[in-house]
Amino acid sequence: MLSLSHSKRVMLDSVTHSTFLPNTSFCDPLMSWTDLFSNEEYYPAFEHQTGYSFFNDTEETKAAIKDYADSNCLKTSGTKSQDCHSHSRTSLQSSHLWEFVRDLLLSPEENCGILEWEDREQGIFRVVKSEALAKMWGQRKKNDRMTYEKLSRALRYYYKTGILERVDRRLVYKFGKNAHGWQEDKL
DNA sequence: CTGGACTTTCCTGGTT
DNA sequence: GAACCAGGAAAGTCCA
Repeated sequence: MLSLSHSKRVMLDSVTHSTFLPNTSFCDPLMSWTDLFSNEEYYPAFEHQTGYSFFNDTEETKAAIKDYADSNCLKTSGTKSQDCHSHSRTSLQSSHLWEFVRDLLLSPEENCGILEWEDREQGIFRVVKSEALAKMWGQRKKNDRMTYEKLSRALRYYYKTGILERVDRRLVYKFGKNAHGWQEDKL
């Protein structure tokens, strides 16, 4: 009982097999997984309102994930230096929403099942935990009033610029012609 | 200081 | 009825 759900297990395991993630979270202690969930400063109001509810899981699961993430991040961070070169300044620090979403999609550690690829090749993805996504985006922008309603409005503006393309399904989006950096073979 | 890009906030109305 | 989706409108934030 109380073990990780299948999907979560898969998600976590995928970290081990990950072939990309060259320079995202590990290079950015500013917003690493552990920062996000162990540092109270980052979750002031959030802590009181919904706690970690966006994981909609048990305390056990939460702890398990954290342990896994901690060990994994720490372990990996030891070899990070060589990965943090050149232009890779963006990562999860990028100021643009679509880049934030993209990078979250490309890093399972930070993702935590919030976003999921629907069709990797076509760049179609689904927002699994809308509330959690909004919270994270809010963290990034230091805005604790962010909601999925507002975040999605911003995403809708991307249809106009070709960053995203419309998909006629709830919580599903698709990267458009003008979005870059998400293709598997171009990473 | 100014203008533009990119949201953020709010809202009305429609859909699942 | 809750959670989304569509966009218009207007205000706010950055940055060149």
